Amino acid sequence: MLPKAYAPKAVEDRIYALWENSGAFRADVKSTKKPFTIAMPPPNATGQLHLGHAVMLALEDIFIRFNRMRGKEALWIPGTDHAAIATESVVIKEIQKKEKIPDPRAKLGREKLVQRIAEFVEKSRGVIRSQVRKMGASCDWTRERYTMDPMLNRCVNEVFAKMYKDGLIYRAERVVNWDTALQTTISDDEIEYVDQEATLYTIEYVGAKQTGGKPILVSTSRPETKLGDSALAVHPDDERFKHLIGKTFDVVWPRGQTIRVSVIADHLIDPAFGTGVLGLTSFHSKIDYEIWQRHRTEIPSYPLHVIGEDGRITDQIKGYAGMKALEAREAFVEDLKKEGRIAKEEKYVQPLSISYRSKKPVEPLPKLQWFIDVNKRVVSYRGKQMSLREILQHVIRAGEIKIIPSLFEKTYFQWIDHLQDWCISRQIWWGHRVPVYYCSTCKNPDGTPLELISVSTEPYTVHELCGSRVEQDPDTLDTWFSSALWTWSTLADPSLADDFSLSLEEILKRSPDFQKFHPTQVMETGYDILFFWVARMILMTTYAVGDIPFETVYLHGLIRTREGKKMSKSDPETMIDPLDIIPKYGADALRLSMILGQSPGNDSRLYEEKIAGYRNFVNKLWNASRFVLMQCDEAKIDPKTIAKLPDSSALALPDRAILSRLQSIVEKVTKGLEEYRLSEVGDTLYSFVWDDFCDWYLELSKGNANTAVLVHTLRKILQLIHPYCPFVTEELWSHVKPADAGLLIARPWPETKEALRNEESEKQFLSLIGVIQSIRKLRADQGIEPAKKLHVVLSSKKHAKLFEEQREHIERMARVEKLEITGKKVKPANVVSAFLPETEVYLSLEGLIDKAKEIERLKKEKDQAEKFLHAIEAKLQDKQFTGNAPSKVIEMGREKQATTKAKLEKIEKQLKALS
RNA sequence: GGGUGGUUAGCUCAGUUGGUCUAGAGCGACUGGUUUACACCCAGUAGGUCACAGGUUCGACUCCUGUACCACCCACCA
Repeated sequence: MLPKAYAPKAVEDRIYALWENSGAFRADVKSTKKPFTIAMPPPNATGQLHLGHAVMLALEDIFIRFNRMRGKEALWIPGTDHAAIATESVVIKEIQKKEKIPDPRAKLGREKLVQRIAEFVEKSRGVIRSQVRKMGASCDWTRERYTMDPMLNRCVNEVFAKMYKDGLIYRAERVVNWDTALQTTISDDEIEYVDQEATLYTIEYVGAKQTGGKPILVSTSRPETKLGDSALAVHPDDERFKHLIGKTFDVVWPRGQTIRVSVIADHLIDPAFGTGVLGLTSFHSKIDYEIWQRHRTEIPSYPLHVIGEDGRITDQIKGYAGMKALEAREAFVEDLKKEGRIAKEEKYVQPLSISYRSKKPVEPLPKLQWFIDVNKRVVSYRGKQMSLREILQHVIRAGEIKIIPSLFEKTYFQWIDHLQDWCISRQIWWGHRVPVYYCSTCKNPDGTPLELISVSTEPYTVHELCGSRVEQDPDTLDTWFSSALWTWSTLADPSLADDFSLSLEEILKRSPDFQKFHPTQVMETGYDILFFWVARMILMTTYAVGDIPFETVYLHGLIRTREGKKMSKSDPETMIDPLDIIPKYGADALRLSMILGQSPGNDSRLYEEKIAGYRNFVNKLWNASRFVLMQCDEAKIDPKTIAKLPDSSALALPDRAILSRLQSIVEKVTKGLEEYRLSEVGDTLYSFVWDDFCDWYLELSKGNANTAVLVHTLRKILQLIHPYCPFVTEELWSHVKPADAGLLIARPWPETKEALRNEESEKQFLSLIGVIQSIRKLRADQGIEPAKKLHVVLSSKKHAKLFEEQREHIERMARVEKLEITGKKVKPANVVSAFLPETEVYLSLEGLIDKAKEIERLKKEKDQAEKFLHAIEAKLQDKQFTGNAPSKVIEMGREKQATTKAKLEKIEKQLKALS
């Protein structure tokens, strides 16, 4: 016998082991079944499983389990990401704190530090693995991958080499986003903007004496950067400054810094902003750098580097060198004030760029970096020459990839429109090292060291042509470069990683998994990494493999706190840790609470009561199964032996009705899951189980259960809910499954049986329910205690026979002692009444009726009915309506009119009788 | 500055191409109930002019326009 309440803790780990040992998670590459593949978004190898992962795992597990049961060869590849910057900074901080080493990079050196990080990651990955299991994720652990695996590393190198050869990867000096805290560049997408109150200073840049007229004023929010200017820019048509264009001035700043600036004209300058003159800070602003590049020949003096990588003023700047940028700003402004050169100070709100990683301000600095060109039209995709940007647009426009919810397509296109070349090199040590080597003697025509590419992981030290030493580029690649290959680098045969005689194309050709399982079917992830990751997978995969990485993108929303705030580590009170929840409520309940009542792309709130609510549902399912088993025991029938349903003519009404209803549910659930409408399907199952199955069917079955139908229906329910609640359903399945059936996870998906559909029975069932409900309601309205037995008269021409057949049910469920059923009109006195379509219900209590209460209730009901009738009649009399509305709608209106009219008449009659 | 989404019962949210919606669910509230599947339960009740203002339509929670408030994303006005 099953225990009274479901205890997930006692079940889940055992069931998971059962699944895993059964081989059910493993996909067979030789199978002839159609593939269904998901590449699991790899959690960062640093951390702990959080709700973001939990919702991802729950959704993907539902997709996978459903498709596995439907007969697809389902493959779900798990893995972890080395998470370059995030991991390196975590480990460095740990070393700083625990070992009191202020600069671990300097102290340990590259090799040792990388070793330390690798050790840390190895530990962390083990934690992640066990946490993924706790959620019930049915992924193929035999194919687990890690972004730093040799094969994945090989893929990174191969793609880099290919792009380099195609001229899509290039090295150039550009103003990039420099994270002064982490000492590395970051990409444009890794920048966040925070509104900040700033001061716009208007500085007297060039005195009136020098111009021979008015002084030149410049507005800036970063005065300190002006210390290294080499030009002033104005709009070419700005009459105020036309006479200055082409002139050169010497500017002496406080503390002795002297610069020579030339006045240039550029269309980008907005004459209306500030003074209309821009101090061109070439090295500390992307736009200034661009303008400088355009006008370099007109600007004789070379701009200065004002701020260094450490965020301090460089020693090129007299008087302020060594100060932090902000300190220098204050000092400089103070000095200018003393000289009377601050003409204006205005407060305004300015978006400040901060690093997504370190949350510290980003310093734009000119640096020699590696970039991916998104505009060069050298990529052949589906037989057409396109740029990477164009392919990104094409695959969505052409419908090769579908995004759910579709409104994110708009965001996606907008992002592409703004897309600039992607800076892929990072100045950190943890990650895939740029596979470029520089020859110490050979030079390019422009004098830069000769670049040599090597995809091999073996040491490459000597240039084979000249015999000189070669040195590898010290930088590593953006994490997203390797994760962009994830859908297919994980499918490449790992045993080929060291065979350098093979090209990437050949490797893929010889990788059975890739041939069978790529492209993948769904990419499911949070909308917050649509640009970081999803778009980049599309970009890199279409380029490298010539095909899409996935057919459908399903984006889930963020899980927020009860108050709608983001959960954050810094505020542990608000955090819900899946690992606390699972032992308490079970993984199934957690899964339901994150999926039901949500829609893709929208954030949702999660809190304990919600989870408890779904725990209750899981428990309900548990107890319904207990009930079924008890019925079977009574009948001395083993549920495991029940194989066939009796002929439908031999079935009672509730049996026919529930079987019929089940068919619609199977159909609805199947279709809904095919279309990724998980929340809706979940709700459907929830109410089918609780309302239809438990509250009505099981209750009606008490005492006269048809065990075959009970067991059949329960089995189907367990199958249908299994993708949502794998643990509890698998456990229950073991008690009710057919004798020859294996695990539920491997069970085929239920199919609809048209022969079991029976609309008439469902309608009759509803009439029966209606009668029981209305008797219960009358009793409650009258305040009659439940123990009190009732005398009820049912009058229904249409249903008299039906009610007679179901007499026992009505008597028991509504607690009726004396039940009269008649097909004739009746005129009982001293009763309370309810009027259903085709049926009148009278409850008599011999003088106990509270007349006033009943009259009041009837009047209220009459009011309502009258209002409704008026509305409907007005509609039906409106020729516009009858002329335009479809006949179905009109017919429905007529029906409603008739039933309401009939009801109203009865209410009136009853009112008269009472008064 | 550009864009997107939201605004439906006290709370959290569903509502599929406009008409079986006289707008639903869960939680909470209230009334009553220990009838051996389940108190992690059962029976029942109350509670909404679907943010606001216009428009389209025979008909709008659903489509269009505008307003307000709340989120979010993007952005090289120094």
